[in-house]
Amino acid sequence: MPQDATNEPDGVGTGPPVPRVPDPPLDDSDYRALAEFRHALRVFLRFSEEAARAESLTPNQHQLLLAIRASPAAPTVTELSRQLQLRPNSTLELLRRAESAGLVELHTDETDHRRQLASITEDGEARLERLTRLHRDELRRFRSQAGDLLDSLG
Amino acid sequence: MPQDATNEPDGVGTGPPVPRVPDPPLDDSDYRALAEFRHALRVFLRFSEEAARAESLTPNQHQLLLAIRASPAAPTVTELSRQLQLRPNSTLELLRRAESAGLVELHTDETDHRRQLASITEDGEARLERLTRLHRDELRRFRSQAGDLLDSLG
DNA sequence: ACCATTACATCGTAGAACGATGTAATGGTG
DNA sequence: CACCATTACATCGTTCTACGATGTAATGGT
Repeated sequence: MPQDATNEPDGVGTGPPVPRVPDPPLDDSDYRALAEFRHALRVFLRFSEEAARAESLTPNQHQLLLAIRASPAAPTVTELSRQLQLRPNSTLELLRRAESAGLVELHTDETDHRRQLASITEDGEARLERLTRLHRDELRRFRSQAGDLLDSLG
Repeated sequence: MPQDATNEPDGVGTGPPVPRVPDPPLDDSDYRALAEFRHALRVFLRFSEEAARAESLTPNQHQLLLAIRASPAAPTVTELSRQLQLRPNSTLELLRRAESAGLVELHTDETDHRRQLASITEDGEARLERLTRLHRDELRRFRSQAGDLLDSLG
């Protein structure tokens, strides 16, 4: 009994790569702005990765903790898949590794035995808090850079 | 003769994960805003990945093409490493794969035989242009979402 | 000429996301 | 309340790529 026929991540937008081609021409300055935006993004992500690593976390473990912590109730694997834009099986594997690392706990939902509810451990939350503090400044920096660059794209 | 003692990516900031811990407390709304920002970012990156794949490119090949196209002159491997925040050897491997795919060309710099200068092929540029057009709308969307979310962080 | 430095080259490895596939639990339907 | 489509997770093998470690050629200063 196959089920997840496509195994696509439950996306927010349904079909992104529609090949409709808008008109406006692209000049060098457009490419430069785009490239600078991507560079700023990569610098931010590098920072985030190094910060996570300093807490002995992988970048995705960090994101996982954040997603769980920000959730109003203990989220299911499927909900986390949406948030993290990963396939459900990948999310589960990520959860298992995080569980082994003592960062999260998984419990079967009592009212629906198909579901696994994820919660964050004390240790996981402590690491997340430190990471989050470190991210605030860097995010401010990214915000101003990226904002300017994207504005220059019209 | 070892040389690249650290093999670190020539970063913009020198030492990101300094464990100074700023004061302000974090509440649920901070975590929610952060998580939503990350979600918006992941949706954007997913979009970008799918768009690249629709042009038979990997996400990094797309970024590579953009970096070369945006460069005022044919960039070296080291310069691209900076832009893409990758280790030089990873950048070279990325370039070689892109070269095999007919997207870029590599030529030894005539004035400095250590350097390899990267240029984009006609086909590479055509694919990049289509991709870039597709990205404009999505970037606008991301800009407004991310802007609001980051503003709510103070 | 000498040597430190720069810039690329090669290779083996590991980690993780994925596709394919399978199984258990649920819920609507007649 | 049997039936079956759907939902939700589980498992496994594969693949792809960024990386560390290491090496070599070219350059530039003294």
